Amino acid sequence: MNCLIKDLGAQVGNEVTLRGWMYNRRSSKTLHFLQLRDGSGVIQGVVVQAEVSPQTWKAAGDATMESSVAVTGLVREDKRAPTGVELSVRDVEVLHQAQEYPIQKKEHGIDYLLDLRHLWLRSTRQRAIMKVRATIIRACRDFLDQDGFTLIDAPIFTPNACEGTTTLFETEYFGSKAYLTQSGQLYMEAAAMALGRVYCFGPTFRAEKSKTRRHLTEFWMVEPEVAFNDWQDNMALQERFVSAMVGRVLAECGPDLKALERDTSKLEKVVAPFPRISYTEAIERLQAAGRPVQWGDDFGAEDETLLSESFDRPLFVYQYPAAIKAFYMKPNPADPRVALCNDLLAPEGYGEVIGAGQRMDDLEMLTAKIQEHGLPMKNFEWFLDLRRYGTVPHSGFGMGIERAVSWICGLQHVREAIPFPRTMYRNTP
RNA sequence: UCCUCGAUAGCUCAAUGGUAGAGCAACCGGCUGUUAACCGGUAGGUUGUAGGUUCGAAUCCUACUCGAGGAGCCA
Repeated sequence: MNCLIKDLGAQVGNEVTLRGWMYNRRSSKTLHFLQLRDGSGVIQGVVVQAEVSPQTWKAAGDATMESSVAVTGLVREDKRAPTGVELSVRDVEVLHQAQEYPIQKKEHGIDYLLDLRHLWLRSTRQRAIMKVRATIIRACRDFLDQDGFTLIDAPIFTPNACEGTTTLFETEYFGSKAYLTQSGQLYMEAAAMALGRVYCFGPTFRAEKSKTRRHLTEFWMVEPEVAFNDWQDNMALQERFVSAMVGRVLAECGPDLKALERDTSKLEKVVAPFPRISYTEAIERLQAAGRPVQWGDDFGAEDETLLSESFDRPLFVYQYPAAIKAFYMKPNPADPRVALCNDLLAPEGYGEVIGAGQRMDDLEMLTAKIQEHGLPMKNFEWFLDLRRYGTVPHSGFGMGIERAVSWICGLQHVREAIPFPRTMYRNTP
């Protein structure tokens, strides 16, 4: 009977066939310990020379690392096994004898591993990250779907910069130019006026020459947008969203977080309410700590880390200066120098995982902003229509999936948080 | 784009101007419970590329290539 390794606990006493790969082998004269993996888990198969045919003994001894195999044997409880079960092997069939495998059980450099990303994904650690990533995505979708949101897919080809500041990937589009999207947000604003509560989930592209552990040129973003939500409703939504996401990972990914040696006590503290400080208060805190920042500056990575270190859960920083935020952010009517926006800074130095804001809902002010930023008015007529036909206060946010994965998994680089990372100097494999 | 650092065996690294080495992987052998198994042996090199200094360069100098970390920008 074919069986998955993760289901073997219920098969004690039965003979099963596992199909997978030889992860490692340790041998002595009359014993082989086969470490077998099938994508669902890892189990040790014990081959005793006296108990198997000469053919099986030879196959077990000759199978190279990462050879594909079908292994048949008796499932047996064993206290020495990490998962409590082992396989007493009766038969080993080598489906494909692998060539010398380039990834060893010792440490490797990041560059070497990224060149071998297609094989690196087979490792225990990378598998755990991908499981957590999938759970995070599922948690985001389930939360929004159950909260009355409608999934709306935004276009990838766009006629212009959404935010007008960042560098976009340009592509030829039947004789004219198009750009790969850097955000679905403007389209979500249109959709929110049609369906009330909407979100998009898709890839996003930034051609900035950023070379840091927090940047990719292609990454995934979830962007909810809600009609009639003001900036404070928006923060309340983010708070529920993020705590639900972390709670789901804790509930469903225990073994994966353990494989990643993640300190889960830090994640267990991620429950609402999250602390909220204004940009102005943040500047005061940084200045008191000796940082050379002035009101009007944007924060660097070090500043964000310093701010978040005072708290044991994600930190909202709200009402940044309008001058350093995107053109579509609504200014605070009581103090137009600042926008009704917020960032969410993850704990433990992981920095900005969410950028959020209430949108400019006034036709005249938005028109002026687009002109101020030197953006082509023609391309934004449709966006201005949203302010001509029943404009309402509305808010939304964008969360970078890879940054969330990095934080929750405790990774050093966002490159590990995506199956096939695209960075400034790498678009292979 | 800027700053810093790096490139030596398949991999991870040592060798600070004087005979290029270790661990792992591979291959051969040993070992009856291994957990990155262990023990012994064999083989493995145009020291990123091009030039320069020197009796002599992996080592010092110049340029280039590729990469890493950071800055800016952002999620």
